Amino acid sequence: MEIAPETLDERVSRFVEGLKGAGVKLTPQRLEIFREVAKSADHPDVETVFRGVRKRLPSVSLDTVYRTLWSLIDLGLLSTVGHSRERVRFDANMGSHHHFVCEACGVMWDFQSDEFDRVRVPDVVRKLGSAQKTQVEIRGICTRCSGETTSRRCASRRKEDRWKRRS
Amino acid sequence: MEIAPETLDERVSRFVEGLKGAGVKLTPQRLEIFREVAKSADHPDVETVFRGVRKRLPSVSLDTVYRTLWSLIDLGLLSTVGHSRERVRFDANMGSHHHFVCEACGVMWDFQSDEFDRVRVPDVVRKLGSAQKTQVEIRGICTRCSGETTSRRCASRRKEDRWKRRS
DNA sequence: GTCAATGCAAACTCTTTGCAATCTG
DNA sequence: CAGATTGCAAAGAGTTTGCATTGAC
Repeated sequence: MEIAPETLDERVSRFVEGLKGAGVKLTPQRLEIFREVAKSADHPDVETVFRGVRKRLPSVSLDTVYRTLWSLIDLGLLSTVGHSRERVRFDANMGSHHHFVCEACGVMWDFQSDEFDRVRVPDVVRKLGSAQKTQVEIRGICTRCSGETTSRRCASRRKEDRWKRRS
Repeated sequence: MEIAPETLDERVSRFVEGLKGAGVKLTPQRLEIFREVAKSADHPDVETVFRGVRKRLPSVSLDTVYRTLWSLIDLGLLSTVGHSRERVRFDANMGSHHHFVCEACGVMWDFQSDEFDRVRVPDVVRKLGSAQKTQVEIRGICTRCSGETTSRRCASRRKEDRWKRRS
């Protein structure tokens, strides 16, 4: 589950430089929270990060973990896996398909692609387990949002609202 | 945003058959909730489904929407987009990579694949918008979980726990 | 020393559950 | 008619926020 020590060191130095570059303070909490995410090959959730950090920093609070994770993401030093802060969405298309997601308005379209479907499961993955389903997600900006940069950008604003609700 | 009428009809009949086959009652709520998901090309979240259904069934309650969506998923008549009921997870690997996720224990491994990276963005998607990031997610069962079907299946059980927490 | 960052506790939102009334097959 | 399903209201999780205190630069 743990990552190679040299990779971790590399990540940590990039992190320290990243904070410095952004003029953000390097606190023990931030360092440990980052290390907790960076050291695992799996991708921890908030609770897991909290438990891990608390082993070394028993006084750390859960809300600091939340705040720190989101701000490191804003700084581009971490990312979320999958759909970030978005809500669960439902899909009635039970056939094989892929998704295009607009980062601005959150709209999500299905698409099919023989080219992607033809790629066979890499050997590295075969070693990890048996694959059942392969799904591609392409993220970008939809034509509607990129065309709205001038006057009303109602669709783009929709994203801000969604984030505001939680941050 | 809406799907072709014939596709919707087809989905609805498969849904009705699906319920019948499973010996589950067809209530107006279930039908409308399913239709609300099935009719949109985008993928609605709980709140959106609720608002849509309420237009035709003003007395529907939010908890029925939740219960119905999850049970339709259990019946295999709907699916969730992305990471279903799982929590947000964090990733310190800021380079381009893809994910293998174990459906049983939830473990998630990074992998790289030139083959996937070489596939160019399909034309259908270019029409939808500008692509920024392409990420492949392969779901399956990891070797650890598939090897544990006999005695202790601690890793597999971990998933049940996670689901129990919410259902 | 200054201003950002933290910890605490309370507030909020989203989601789930218990139970009586209702409706489907 | 019997048992599943619904609506209501209240409980439960997870997440966020306000504010006084602490700590990094």
